Amino acid sequence: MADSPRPARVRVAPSPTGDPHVGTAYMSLFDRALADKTGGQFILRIEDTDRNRYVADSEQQIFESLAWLGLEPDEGPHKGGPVGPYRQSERLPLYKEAAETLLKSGHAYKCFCTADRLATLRKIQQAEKSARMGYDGLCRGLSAEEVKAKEAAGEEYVVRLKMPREGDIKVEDLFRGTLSFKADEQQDAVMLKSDGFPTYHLANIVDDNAMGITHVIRAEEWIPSLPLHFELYRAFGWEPPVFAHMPLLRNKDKSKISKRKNPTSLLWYRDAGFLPEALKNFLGLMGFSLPNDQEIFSYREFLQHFDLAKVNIGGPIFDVQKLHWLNGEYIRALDPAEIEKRLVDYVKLLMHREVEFMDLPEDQLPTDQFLAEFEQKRRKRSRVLAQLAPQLMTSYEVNPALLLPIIPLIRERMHTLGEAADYLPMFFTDEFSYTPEDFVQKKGTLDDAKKALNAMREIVQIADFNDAEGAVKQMDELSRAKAEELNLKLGPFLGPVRMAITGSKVSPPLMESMLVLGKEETLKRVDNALRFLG
RNA sequence: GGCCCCUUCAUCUAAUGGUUAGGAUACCGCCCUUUCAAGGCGGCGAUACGGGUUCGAAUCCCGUAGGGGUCACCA
Repeated sequence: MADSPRPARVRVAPSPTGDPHVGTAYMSLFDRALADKTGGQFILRIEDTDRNRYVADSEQQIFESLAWLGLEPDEGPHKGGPVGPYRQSERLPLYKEAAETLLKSGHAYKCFCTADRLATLRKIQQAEKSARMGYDGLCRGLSAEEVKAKEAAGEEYVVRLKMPREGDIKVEDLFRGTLSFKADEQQDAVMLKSDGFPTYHLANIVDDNAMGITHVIRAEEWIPSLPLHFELYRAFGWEPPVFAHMPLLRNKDKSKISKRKNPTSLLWYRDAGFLPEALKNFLGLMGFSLPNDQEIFSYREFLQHFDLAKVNIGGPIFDVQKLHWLNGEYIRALDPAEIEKRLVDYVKLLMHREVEFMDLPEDQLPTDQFLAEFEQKRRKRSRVLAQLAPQLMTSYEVNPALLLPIIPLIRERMHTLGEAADYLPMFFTDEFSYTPEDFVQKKGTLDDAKKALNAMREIVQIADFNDAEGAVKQMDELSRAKAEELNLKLGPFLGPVRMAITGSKVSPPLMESMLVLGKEETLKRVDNALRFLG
C-alpha cells in the first residue's frame, strides 16, 4: 500500500510522567519521517490527563530530548500552532462537550458503580477464571428515572461508551491488514472519569480528530484498544485515521522495554555520551532497513528510503551493544575540532548533572552483564570527567588549543564521549597512584624498569619536540636501539615508560602523548617515577 | 486464563516462489602493532515444528509450539 499523496499529519503523544522515553523518540522518528516524506506536519501533544502521575519537569525534558535528537515537532505546547492548545489539561471543555454529545446521541451512559463494586467484580471474575473480564455493563440498563434519582442523590458517576454487543469489529492496520475483534468481548470503557477528566481514550480520539491527524503511528501495545477507538470514531461520525501499530522495542528477554532491564531514558543516553545522530540512526535500524545493507545513514538518507509500509513488525530487541559500536563509528567520522566541541559541551553537561547520578539505587542497574558493566563504567567516567571538569575547563579557556592535539590520540579509542574519561586525565595531572610492581614487566625486573626509564630520559632530551613528526620517528628509532642494547623487546622497554608518563598500563600512543605533554612535563614524569622507584 | 499480535544466525536485519539463505553487531582466530583501541582478513552461526499447495517454499495456506501485548475512573 502506497502512502497517500496528501500531506500526513502525525503526532506523538507522550505523558509527562517521568524521564523522556526512548520509545517516544522511536515513534517520533517515524512520525517525523512520514511528515517530511509527504510534506506534512509532525505534532507534539502532551497527554497530561492523569494528575496522579504528573511529573513537573517531564514535559520540558521531552522538548529538550526531541530537540537533542533533531526530531523537532512542527506544532506543540512550546511551538504553538493552529489547532492548539497542545496540552490536554488545557482542552478539558472539549472532552466534556464530547462526552455530552455521546450521552445525547445514546452512544454513552452514566455509570454509578463504585470503585468497590468494580474491585469485587474483578475478584469474582478472577476467582471464576471467567472468560469475560471487566465491567459487566450493569448501569447500561438504568432507566432515565433511575439515573436522575442517583444524580439527585449526589452519587458520583463516570461516562461509559456503549460498545456493540454483537458481530465483529473490523479495523484496518497499515501493517497487519484487517484486525478483527469480537464485539461481545469488548467492554464499555470509561470516557469521562468521576473527577470530570477524560480518559486517554476519549481525549486521544477527540484530539486526533480536532487536530486533523491522518496517520496514527503508535506502539503495538495499543492494538487491544483499537476496537474501542474505532467505535468511538463511529459514535462521533468521524472518519478514522490510518492506524499503523509499530513493533514494541524489547528488552533482552523480549519483554516490552522497561527501565528495570534496559536504560529507557533519553537523558541516560545523552549522559553516557551517545551522540544524538547515532541514537537516531540506531532507532532507524529498529524495524527498518536501507537498501544495500547500509547501516550507517544520516536522517536525510533515511528519509530518502523511508516507506512506512516497509516496516518490519517483529519486535526488535534494543541492543545497547550495537548502539555502542555505532556510536564509535560516528565519533570516528567526526573531525577533531568537532569532537572537541562535543566533548566540551558534554563535560559541561556532566558538571551540572553529576550530582544527580551519584547514588542511584543498586536495583536500578540494568541486569544484563554488558549493561551492568557499562553502567558501572559510565558512572565512574562521569565522575572522573566531572571532577576533571573545573581544571579542564579552566585550562581550556586559558588555552583553547589545549584539547585539540589530544583528540586524534583518543578518537579511535572512544565509543562514547564518556569514555574520554579513560584517557583524558593523564594530560591534566601527573599525580599517579602507581606501585613499584606496576613498573615491572612480565619476565622483567625492577632494575630493567629503571634502566628503561633512564634510557628514555636521554632519548627525550635528545629529541626535537618542535618537530612533532620528526620527534616521534626519532624517539621510536632510539627506543628500538636502546631496547636492543638492554636486551629487551620494544614492548617491555616502553612498559615502564608508559606507566611513568600516563600512570597506566593502557594509554594512547606513548610518543605522541609525550609530545602533547611537552618535553619539560615528560622529563618531570620520568624523574618522578625514578624518584618513586628509588 | 480470554482476546489479539508476532516468529530468518545470540542480537539488528536482507532475500516479496528458483540464492551455496546475504550483510552488520557480539564472540573466536590471524594480520597490523608500542599498551589499549581502530583497521584488514577469516571463522562460528538462522529460515521454530508438522502438514499441505507447487516442478520448486524462508516466502502462500492450515495446524502446533514458542514469544509478546493487553484485559484500570494509567497512558
